[in-house]
Amino acid sequence: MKTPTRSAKPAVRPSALQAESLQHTRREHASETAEDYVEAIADLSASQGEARVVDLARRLGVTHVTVNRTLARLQREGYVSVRPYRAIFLTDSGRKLAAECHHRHGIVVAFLQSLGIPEKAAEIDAEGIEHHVSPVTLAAFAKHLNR
Amino acid sequence: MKTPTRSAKPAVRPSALQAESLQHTRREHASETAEDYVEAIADLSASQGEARVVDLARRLGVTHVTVNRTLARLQREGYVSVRPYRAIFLTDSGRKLAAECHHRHGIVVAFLQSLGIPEKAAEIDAEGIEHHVSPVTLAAFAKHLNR
DNA sequence: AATAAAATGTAGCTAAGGCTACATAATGTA
DNA sequence: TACATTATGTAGCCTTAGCTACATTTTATT
Ligand SMILES: [Mn+2]
Ligand SMILES: [Mn+2]
Ligand SMILES: [Mn+2]
Ligand SMILES: [Mn+2]
Repeated sequence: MKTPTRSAKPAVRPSALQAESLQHTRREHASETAEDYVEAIADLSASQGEARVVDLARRLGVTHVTVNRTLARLQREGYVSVRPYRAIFLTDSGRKLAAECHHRHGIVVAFLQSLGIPEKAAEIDAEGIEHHVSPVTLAAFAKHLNR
Repeated sequence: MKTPTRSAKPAVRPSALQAESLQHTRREHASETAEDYVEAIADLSASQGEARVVDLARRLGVTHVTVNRTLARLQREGYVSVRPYRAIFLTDSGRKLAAECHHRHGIVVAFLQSLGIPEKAAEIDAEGIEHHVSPVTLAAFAKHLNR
């Protein structure tokens, strides 16, 4: 098996910490879809008056089939309220999540731009980065902005 | 249907850009597992002399079953070479990817720490953020570091 | 009102990536 | 060497999240 445990020089990163970090990241991935959806629904509701399946599909870059199935899950999880052939509405919990994500998204984009990254690149990177920014890191980004 | 197209005020973010960003992020998620695996394999090979399935499982925070199936995919994709009951080896392509990821990981962690984020939090956030940092953003992080 | 078009829904497929339970191989120890 | 332990492998399950093809409902246009 090869188990140096004590004899070998310590691993670059302790396994326990990396395992913890990776599990943390996987948990974030699980909520990532929900976050992007509620944010898009809030955006569309504000700009178009209502959010429809086709609009979401276009906005999210997936087919309407994928949107439908995901909405069913989000309803099950209490973020949205969906009725057949009707517009999609956020629940209180969904609205709250959307507001948090919108706020965080804005800070991440502004922070990247403040480092000299062009808007489009900042927007693209932020879309992935945002979901892995902890409150501590978000605060550091915000602080760096009003400096 | 509700199709204001021209009449309504422009969406907060253009749908096309957001769709593009989200598709980009989904593509990054697809390579994320490969990146974390080859990095862990390189680390273990360096510190332990070889990388075994159990070590990877502990390091990655998953069961050995998950490791096994993922290794089969990574072999199919040409990143590792695996033989039953033997240690796991990186191919040239795997070693190259591992080096890139290791380099990027280090910069992201150092950058977060330079903003005052404590080491453990920096390590946790970096594990998720790293996969969404484009070359442009990585360069900006590095530049900010040697300032 | 009839018809055409668009939106929405559903059936069923794929792949990744988790898991438990169990089987087999390799290794360490009495 | 025999036996126990550890490591590895495999069968089969689940969920998420993508898709195409097709059915149904709603909406827009004659
Ligand atoms: Mn996002
Ligand atoms: Mn976002
Ligand atoms: Mn990672
Ligand atoms: Mn890493």
